[in-house]
Amino acid sequence: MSSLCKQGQIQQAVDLVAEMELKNLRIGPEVYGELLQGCVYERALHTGRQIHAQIVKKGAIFAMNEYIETKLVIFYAKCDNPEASNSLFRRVRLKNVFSWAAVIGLNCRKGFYQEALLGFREMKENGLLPDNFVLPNVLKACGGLEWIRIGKVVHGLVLKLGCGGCVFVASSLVDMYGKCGEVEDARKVLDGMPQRNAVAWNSMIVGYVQNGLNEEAIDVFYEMREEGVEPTQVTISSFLSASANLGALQDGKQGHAIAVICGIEMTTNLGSSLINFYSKVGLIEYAESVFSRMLEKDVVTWNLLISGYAQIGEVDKALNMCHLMRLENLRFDSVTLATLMSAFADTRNLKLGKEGHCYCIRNNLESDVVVVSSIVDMYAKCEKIGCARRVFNSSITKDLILWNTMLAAFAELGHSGEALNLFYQMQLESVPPNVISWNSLILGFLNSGQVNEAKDMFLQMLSLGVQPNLVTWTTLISGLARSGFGYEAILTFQRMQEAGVKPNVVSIIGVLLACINLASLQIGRALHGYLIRHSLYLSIPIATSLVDMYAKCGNRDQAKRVFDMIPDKELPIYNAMISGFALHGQAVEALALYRCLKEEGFKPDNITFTNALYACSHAMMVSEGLELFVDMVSNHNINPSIEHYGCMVSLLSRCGDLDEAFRLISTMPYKPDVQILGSLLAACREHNKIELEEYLSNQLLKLQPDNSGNYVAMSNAYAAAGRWDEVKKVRQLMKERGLRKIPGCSWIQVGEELNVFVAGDKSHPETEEIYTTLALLLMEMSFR
DNA sequence: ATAGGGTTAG
Repeated sequence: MSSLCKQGQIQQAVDLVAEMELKNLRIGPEVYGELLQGCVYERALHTGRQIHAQIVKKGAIFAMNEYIETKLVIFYAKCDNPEASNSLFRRVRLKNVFSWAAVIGLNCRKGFYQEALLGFREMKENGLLPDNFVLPNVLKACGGLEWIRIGKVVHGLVLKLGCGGCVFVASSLVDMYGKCGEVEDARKVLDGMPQRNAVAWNSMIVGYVQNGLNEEAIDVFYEMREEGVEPTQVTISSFLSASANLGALQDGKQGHAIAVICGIEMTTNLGSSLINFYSKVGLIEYAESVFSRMLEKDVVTWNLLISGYAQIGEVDKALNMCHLMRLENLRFDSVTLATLMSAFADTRNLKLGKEGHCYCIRNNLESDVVVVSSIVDMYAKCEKIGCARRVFNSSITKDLILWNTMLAAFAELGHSGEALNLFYQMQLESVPPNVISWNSLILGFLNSGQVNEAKDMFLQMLSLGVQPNLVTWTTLISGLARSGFGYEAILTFQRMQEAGVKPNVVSIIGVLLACINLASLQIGRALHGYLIRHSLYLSIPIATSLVDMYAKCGNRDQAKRVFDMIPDKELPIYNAMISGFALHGQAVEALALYRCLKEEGFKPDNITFTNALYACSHAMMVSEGLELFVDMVSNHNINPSIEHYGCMVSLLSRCGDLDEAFRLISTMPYKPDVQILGSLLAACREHNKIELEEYLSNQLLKLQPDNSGNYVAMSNAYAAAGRWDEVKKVRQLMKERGLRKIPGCSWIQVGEELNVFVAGDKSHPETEEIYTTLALLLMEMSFR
């Protein structure tokens, strides 16, 4: 009977005992104990219950036997039946270490860590000392709750009891410290272990990965190899996770090879880790091949491939995988939807985004904050801020990332007041902001032109001890540059380097933008030199910014040289060069390049058309401009933006065809903005339309410019019309809003402003001041 | 005793 129990043939054992009973043989309590143990091995809940019933029938001598009572508690606990286990346990008079271990272990497995620790306390209060079986569970509970203080007390107890030498206990200590974020203590425990098995090493690797210390995880993996400990699935899985997070191609590939060499079984878990690794390092074909060779796949496996496709913008493939997943009778979970929503956000696909949102509502996935964040972000990126806000408000739980998502949405739009409210609100609701929250808040002010407020927030952030990161610096640099504070942007770039932060692509682009705003060819050249000296690869985004910088700072030849140097051009660099030609009044070259990019197989976008139309406007090429406009609408299906209309209005009014310009304005689906009214006004005096000038002048003053560029356009328009009082008013308004007097001027803008003011009333004090500043600027850039 | 996937900022 004993051997039957141990061999896992519990039913035969039960039958044998029944036969013995029929023959009236004496059966002691220990027999039932063994039967129950057999049920524990096989997790045979049903059989065990029948045995329990027989025990009860045999009366108190059996049912109240300490050994049997303990076995019953253990049996129900191991079969994950907390109700039965707990109620029996409460009735046990003599609670021993074994039954305590079973109950604590059950609570642990069920994730009831607080209950597990309460049990542990009660056990100690009853004078029982924990053993090697209880301690790992207690430590797991501490780790799960991240209760480091209790964890340390238990560590002390481990040492006092002399259990430190047990690999189970020591491994659990490593795991506990890792889960509590104390990786150094985990490492100390690992180093102090006389012998380390795979679990101990694995716990350390996992600890590092879970705390974002991926390099350390990789180092520990190689240490483990040097010690000759065979890796397990857990080892490889976690190692691949670290490699994926770092994009460490060689390490991850080696991990795959080691798994094959060591003959590690390809489980769903391991396969999923491989798919994750390969898709994160951009080898989606490898991920696909692992996927196709996996025999069993679960939701995680499918989600990973879907996420792989989503990350490279292959939304159709991702959706196709979803379809296939459904055919396999697997249900989408919150991870599937969060991944999809993020892809819809990136591709600005409102239609699919809404469908996804509906799916979440129907399937109760909106209870997951991560899903809510992805929905809010999708609506925000699709320019539906109202929907984003409603979804945000309706979420019961709000974590830091959800707050940050909403904050970023307002920041993007420059709704700095709303962003600030949210920033206070989150703190009232006990969610402390992190560096990302601060960055968004600063961006919100910069995007609304409130430069002083942005700088103030940066100082507040520093004084509260929040460390600015690379994004903070680049937000400031490009924000200052865009707001016309080019000089401060460059100073910030220097401060960033002094703070020990190395410039990256985004910061270089930002500081080149600052050169454009200062019209400083000198600093721009210096930066170009810096890039060459540090042998920074001229990536297409940087080359595009360089072309833009040279063109806008007045060196069109150098712009063309950089442009010609780049082998595999993309549309943005063509756009920058076209804009460069347009700025220099070289409409013929601009249009030639436009035809060239079409021949190269590129599809011109709305920016291409804005620049090409701008070129036509400058050169007063009416028929070419109209042709482009028609081409854009009918052949390229581009909805003309207000900028496109602006170029056309400017072109028509410069050519004196104000009637046609007005006709166009009356048909466009936008309210005329500063640029449009400005270009009409600028043309009035030259074409002798005094009444119209009066009317436009009043209309223009009613508009509230939302950025410094529009203020400049407004002041230029008034200047061109010779209306100096209005110029003064606009400049005063700018002063009140803390905006720069000469904001965002490129070389061409400087030239334009200069011409305007030279042609105007030089005796006007405002004019004099501006003239001097401009002249200095022009000298600085060695204007010929 | 240890393991795989998703959301936010320039």
